[in-house]
Amino acid sequence: MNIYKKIGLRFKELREKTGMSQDVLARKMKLPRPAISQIESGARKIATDELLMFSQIFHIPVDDLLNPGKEPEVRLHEWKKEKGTKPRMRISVPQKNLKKFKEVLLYILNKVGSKPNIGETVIYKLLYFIDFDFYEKYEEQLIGATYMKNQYGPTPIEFDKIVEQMIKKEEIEKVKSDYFNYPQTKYLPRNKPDLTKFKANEIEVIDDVLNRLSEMNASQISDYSHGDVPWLTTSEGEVIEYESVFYRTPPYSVRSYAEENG
DNA sequence: ACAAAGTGCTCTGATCTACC
DNA sequence: GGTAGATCAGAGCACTTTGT
Repeated sequence: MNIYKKIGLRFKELREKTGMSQDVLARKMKLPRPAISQIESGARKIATDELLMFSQIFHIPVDDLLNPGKEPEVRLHEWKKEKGTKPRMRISVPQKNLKKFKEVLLYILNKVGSKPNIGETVIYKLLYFIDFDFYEKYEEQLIGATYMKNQYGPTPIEFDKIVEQMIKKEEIEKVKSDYFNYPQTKYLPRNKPDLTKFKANEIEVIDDVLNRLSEMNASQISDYSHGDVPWLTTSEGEVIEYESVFYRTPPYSVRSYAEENG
C-alpha cells in the first residue's frame, strides 16, 4: 500500500468518526467534493497546504497524520457535542493576562508609538506577532490575547476594553489624525512601562517584532500578516488559534526546530 | 563549427467536471 | 460516495537561433 493510500484511509477514518460528510469537509478545505473521495482512496496526492488544513480542522498534528502506526489524538466527542464550533485545543489556551497587555502596549507606544505609521491597525498586528512569535518560541503565553480574523488582519478582541480603561486612568491618550489622507487612530503613552514586569526573553521577542515590522504601514503589515499560517488556516470571523504557529513556514517562523532536533 | 540558450511540440500525469 | 472523460500544467525532447 502506498503512502497516499495510507494517509487517505486515515483521513477517511477520522472524517467518519466525526460524522462529517465529504461534502462538508470539502467546503471547509475549499476543494471540490470528489477531491476528498480521491484523497481518501489514494487516487489523488494531497498537497502540503491541504495536509496543514486537514490537521487544523481536526486538531491533529501533521506528524500523527503521516504516522500510520500512531493512534490519532482527536477530541471526537467534543466535535459532535459542540456542532459548528471547534474542539478544544490540544495545548492549553493561554489565559488572558490583562496587566501584561497594558504593559506591552505601553512598551510599544513608548518605543514606536510616535512614528507616523504606527496607528491602531499596525498596533493590532504588532501585538499579534508578539503573542504568536512568543508562543511559537517558548510554548508559553506572553499576553495571551484572543485574536479574531477580520478583513484587515488579526484583531485582538480585548483591545477596545483595555484601551478604554487605560484612557480613563490617563495612562494613554487617543489621538485622531490622518496618515497620507487616510484617517488614523494613534495612541500616545502618558506613562512608562514597568520593565520589572517583563522577563528577558519577552523583551527580546517584543524588540525583535518591533525591529522587523514597526517600519511598515497599515496596509503593508496587513498584507504581511495574511501570509502567516495561523491566519491562512482560520476562517473569517473566527478566533486564530495559538497552536497553529507550530505549522508556520519561513519567513514567519521564529523557532529554530533544527537546533532542537540535532 | 560548436556550445549554449530559446522555442515549440508532444506526451504524461494530476486534477476537475459531470454524471451515475 | 465513486468514477469516466475532459482539461490543464509540466517535463522531455527536437529543432532553431545566437554568440564565440
